[in-house]
Amino acid sequence: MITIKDIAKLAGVSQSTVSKALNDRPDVSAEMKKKILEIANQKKFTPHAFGKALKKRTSENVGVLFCRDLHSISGNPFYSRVLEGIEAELAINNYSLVLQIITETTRDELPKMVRERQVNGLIIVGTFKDSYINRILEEDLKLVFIDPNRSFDQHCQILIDNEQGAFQATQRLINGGHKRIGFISGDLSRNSFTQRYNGYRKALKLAGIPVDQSLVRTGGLENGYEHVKYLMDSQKVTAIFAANDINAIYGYRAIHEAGLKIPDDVSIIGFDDIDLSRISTPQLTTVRVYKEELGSIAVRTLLEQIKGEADLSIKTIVPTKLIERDSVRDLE
Amino acid sequence: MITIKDIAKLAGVSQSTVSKALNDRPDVSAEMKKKILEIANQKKFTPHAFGKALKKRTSENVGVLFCRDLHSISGNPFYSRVLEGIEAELAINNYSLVLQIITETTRDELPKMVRERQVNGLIIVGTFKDSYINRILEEDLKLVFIDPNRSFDQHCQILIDNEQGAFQATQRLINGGHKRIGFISGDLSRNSFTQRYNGYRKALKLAGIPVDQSLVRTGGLENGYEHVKYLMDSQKVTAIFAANDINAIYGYRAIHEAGLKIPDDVSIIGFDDIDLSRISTPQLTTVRVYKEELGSIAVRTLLEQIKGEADLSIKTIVPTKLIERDSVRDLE
DNA sequence: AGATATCACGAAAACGATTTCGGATATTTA
DNA sequence: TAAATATCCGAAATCGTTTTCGTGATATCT
Repeated sequence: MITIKDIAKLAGVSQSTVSKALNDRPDVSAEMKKKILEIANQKKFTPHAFGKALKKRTSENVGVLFCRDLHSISGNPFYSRVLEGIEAELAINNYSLVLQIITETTRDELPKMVRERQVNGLIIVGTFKDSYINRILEEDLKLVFIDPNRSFDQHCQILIDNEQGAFQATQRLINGGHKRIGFISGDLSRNSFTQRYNGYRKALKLAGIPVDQSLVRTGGLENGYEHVKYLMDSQKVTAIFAANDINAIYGYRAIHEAGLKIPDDVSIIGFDDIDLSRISTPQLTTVRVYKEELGSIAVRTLLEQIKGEADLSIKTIVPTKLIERDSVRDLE
Repeated sequence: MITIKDIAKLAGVSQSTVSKALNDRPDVSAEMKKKILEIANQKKFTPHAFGKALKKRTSENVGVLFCRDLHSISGNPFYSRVLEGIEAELAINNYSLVLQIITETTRDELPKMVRERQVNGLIIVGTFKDSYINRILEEDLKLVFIDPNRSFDQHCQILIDNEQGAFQATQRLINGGHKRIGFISGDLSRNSFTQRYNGYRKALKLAGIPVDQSLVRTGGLENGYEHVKYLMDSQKVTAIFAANDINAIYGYRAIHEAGLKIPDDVSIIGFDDIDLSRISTPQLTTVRVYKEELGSIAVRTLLEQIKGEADLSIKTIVPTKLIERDSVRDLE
């Protein structure tokens, strides 16, 4: 392995000088700097991450923490996009990404990467056990939360504009002449779902349409089929707003089984805009969440924090956008 | 931060002794070992990864390399499962995962994590530019390839039993009485697709059915819709074998638009068994690839290699399984 | 010309761990 | 009893960097 010492020998100088040259410090002459850089380039020298990190007492990698819900796929296509966003932004900033995925059964101990001080910052994506989060909060560590399930006073959070997105989606249906609009979602213990539910209600209220609880079906993880089946059986809705795409697509089947067509008989709007929504037939009108953006913004916020330019307790709310496809029909 | 020195002070011994105790070395008495471990536990001490790695000249983390195809989603739901499998197996073995996703436009230089010697092994997932792979091969590094696009003599590879899976799928259609069976896939430059194509042809030949090139549509990335549309227009097939699920589901739309129903009018089998195949209507019969297994096997192979117990150039072929759902109907 | 400031560089310590080797004590063997 | 051996522990070197501080040499200012 080639070290700074080798470069020093080749350049006929001390390792201090090499280090200074490589780090572009002032107290090394221009020609010496040039000479050293040339040799380093030629030998394709890159400083050893561990030596550097050990001395500088800070590494150039951040941790990313996911919680895999063993029994559910609903988070998967969403979060893998967020991960891509994170990775891309980290790469731009010359940081490395160390990934850990915990499950619900994981003990409430610090993630290995922070116990061992491999990372100097952590991006926490999605919903975790409270006890687990609390354990992490005890530590003195730079944190950024993406789409967390609760609020934090002293830590940055990247949030989705759930209420506004749901509001617009519902309003879109209302503007299309729909009055009996169902709402389905996973369990409302998830913050995102509650917020989307609120947006739904807000739009109804604004239009003077009373919120009919019999049109609201929530709970479970991927019960979109059952929820929509119920709504179809009750025959009271002309449109459905689903708080996530997966449930919406599951709902497709219930609608088909009821002998109805989308969007001719039933209109439906989803939320998230996962790839699936473009692949399915008909293509799903949905509220796009800029997942890669969530990731890249999180990275930028974290890096600012690491550099010390942080305004802690900043909440960034990322807007959503209604993407019109083929699952909505206006009533005459 | 708490270091080994602090533990030493608390225990009234030298750091050498602490290190030995923590690593369960022989030359430290039982009671001293116990005492030190107690203190370490109480203080929740974990050795600093960088100090340890620097001295031992080897880290406990492996790199994972993906190549993101910017214009395609087809790999995504597949590879994110592989990633989960990798992560889980690494966690079991107390390794950390450092992730890097390159794009096709990335320069042919070593990944940062290997340049900086952060990882002592690399798992390379999927298809990359040849020039990029070649750059990596120059390095003296433990490698494992998952589903690569070409073969390697001196490196372990984890492969999918593509031909056998395709063979069984096609045979299933043949046994169902189908004789005019279309084949669609992405570009055959991808090894996996070619192998699946071979399996398809093998099954046909075994059944004495000539391979009709007009029923074979390949190319593009996600042209399932166009491919199937072509097959529908020619009205010559009663069944389709799609070399990947995404294309199969895209094909659904073409079938519907032709006014036909699945499986009543057209049977279709996919490949991969991504989540989407269960969500779509009707649920897609497909060839399951054990994606998490691919990941965990890769990890085990790599760790053996790192421990030096490696038989290089081992190829592990992971079997597939036909999952029967609702997209196939037997002809009378 | 002498004092002072500036510039370039090197020696050495430090980061947090592991490991080698030698020393002190206790135990066994001749 | 003396010697050989085993057991337990510590001092110090080391891994590859960065950084502080000191030291000459040169330039700049009275």
